[in-house]
Amino acid sequence: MSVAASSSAKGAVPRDTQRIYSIAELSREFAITPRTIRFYEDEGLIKPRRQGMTRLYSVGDRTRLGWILRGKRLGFSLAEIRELLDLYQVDRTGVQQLRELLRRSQLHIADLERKRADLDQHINEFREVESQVSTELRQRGVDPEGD
Amino acid sequence: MSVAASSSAKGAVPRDTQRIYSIAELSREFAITPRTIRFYEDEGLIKPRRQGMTRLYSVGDRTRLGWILRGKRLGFSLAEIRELLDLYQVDRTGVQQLRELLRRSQLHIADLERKRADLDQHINEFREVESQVSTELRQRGVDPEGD
DNA sequence: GTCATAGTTAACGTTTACGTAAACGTCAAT
DNA sequence: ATTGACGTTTACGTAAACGTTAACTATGAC
Repeated sequence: MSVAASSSAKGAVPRDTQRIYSIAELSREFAITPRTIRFYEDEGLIKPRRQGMTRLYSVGDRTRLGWILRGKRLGFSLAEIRELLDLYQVDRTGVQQLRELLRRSQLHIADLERKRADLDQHINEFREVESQVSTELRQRGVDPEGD
Repeated sequence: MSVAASSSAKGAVPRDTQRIYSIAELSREFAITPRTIRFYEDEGLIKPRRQGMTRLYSVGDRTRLGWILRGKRLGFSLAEIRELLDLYQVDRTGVQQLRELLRRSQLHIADLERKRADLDQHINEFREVESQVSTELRQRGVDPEGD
């Protein structure tokens, strides 16, 4: 089960595994332009089937696209995202490959945890601002919740 | 106490509040080039004192720079970071200003929490890969910890 | 004095991540 | 048969975030 194709975790109903999507459909769903999706293909991030010239996206392609966009939201470049995706398509038969995969996964996890520490700190600072401002407003007899 | 100048939280010793830094010093400490620091100044993100032409950075400037870089690591654009920084320099005397500050803080916090949910999900996926690969290696009689 | 070191501005170059036409094919509906 | 909605490729444009020279200045060491 690859990272970018695990929608049958147990609760996420795969509705119709055979379902295919048009580029317009996906661009609407994810609120991006078709241009962006084609660009990701040029960059080797997704490889939809073709029916003649027209691109046909599978459920897996859709999941993969969602994964890419989440990576973007987290601040990863497309190059980094490609690396991460590639990471899980490598041959997992050999012990050497498995060790390498494990090593790189651990490195990536460490990186992510640093990022989470940053994020938590950032959030806490803003929470503090929020509470201070709320307090200040209450002291002035204003209800912070009102409009 | 502004967001980008709170290093005396209680434990973080302000060493020398009067300390000043050169651009080279800061670029070394944060592992960025002087060009980057000057660029941030052009973009209005930091405003160091000048002694003639030479820039002199205060402890506050240094803290602020660190804050900017953390923002970058979290995937914010410089424009967004500037907005966030500006947010805390606005006049906090009027009730109207305070309400607006509160509102925007809450919006930002909500955004950050979405990001954290993304990040947690991302981390969990990679942890699962890690554990699966470890298991696979053990089944093959290999110690995942060894070199 | 001049040499090295560290600072400056100015301006053009580069990479990333798309946007924006232009010019065309396909098919269903009017 | 043409209009419209959707798809395609090719290619140039652009904003963001710096990198990279170039040319100059100031300062302390020798």
